[in-house]
Amino acid sequence: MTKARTHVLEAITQAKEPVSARQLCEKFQSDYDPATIYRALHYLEGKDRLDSFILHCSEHGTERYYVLRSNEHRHWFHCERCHRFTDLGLCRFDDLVAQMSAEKGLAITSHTFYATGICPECRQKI
Amino acid sequence: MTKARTHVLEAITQAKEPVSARQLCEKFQSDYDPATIYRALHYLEGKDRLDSFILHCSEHGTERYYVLRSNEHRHWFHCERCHRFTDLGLCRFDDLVAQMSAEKGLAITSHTFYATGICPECRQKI
DNA sequence: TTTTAACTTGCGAATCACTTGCAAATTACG
DNA sequence: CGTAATTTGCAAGTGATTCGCAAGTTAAAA
Ligand SMILES: [Mn+2]
Ligand SMILES: [Mn+2]
Ligand SMILES: [Zn+2]
Ligand SMILES: [Zn+2]
Repeated sequence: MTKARTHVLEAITQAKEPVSARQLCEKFQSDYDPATIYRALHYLEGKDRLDSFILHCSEHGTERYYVLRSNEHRHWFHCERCHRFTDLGLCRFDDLVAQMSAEKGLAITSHTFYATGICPECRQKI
Repeated sequence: MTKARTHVLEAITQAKEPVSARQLCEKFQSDYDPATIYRALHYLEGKDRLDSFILHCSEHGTERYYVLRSNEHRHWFHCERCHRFTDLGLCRFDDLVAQMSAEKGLAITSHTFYATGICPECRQKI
């Protein structure tokens, strides 16, 4: 683990919500080149230390977000007003996914889920 | 409905799986400019005639895929070998989504789900 | 410890999927 | 028709991400 990779992994570990490559590039803009950040993310995802998903929001456009990988994966809610994520807890879709997989004879190796809307804090402010 | 918009909507109606903007640009490359295709897609999605989701695959990169919108939305499986979609049927996540929404006090207005892996046809070929 | 091979990084250019400005072409409508 | 509103093509612009390559580091061999 090089210094750049360690720093990227630490930043994602400390963040309590998914972090985009762009956010990491901003955070480390005086330390590492964006190409290095992107390469570190690929490296870490290849080593199964990170999971990622792509999400589009009006404010930030289409970006890939990264979270620590653990055995028990979780899903996220994205607020369309404040653009923060809320943890939806551990995945509860395993049974349904297994059911769909069986029905169609598919070998499902992964799934992506996220919800969007307005978070409680933003709803209050309306 | 202009001619371009009609043609785009027809193409998506006839396709029995999600269609990417790029596929439509290729299909209509002698008829319409890509900008027109993209604008037609935005128009149709704004008029609630289309739904879309973003998916990344190794072969085609990150693209937005479009399907006809109906009251009952459905979810899709994407084969990482042949890059075709399989219909997973109508959404079965409503209860779980309502549950997550209630637990966190979120106003969930939409969710995205898709699964990836290998389809039966491709599995046979191995 | 020097030698050498392997890997990592920064920088600049390139890609790729869109998006936008603007003038020309269509369409809507009084 | 005659004019206003909308749509389209073309070319240029964006923004996220990727790539080539030479320089910097690290690791392994001798
Ligand atoms: Mn899950
Ligand atoms: Mn659903
Ligand atoms: Zn919010
Ligand atoms: Zn397949």
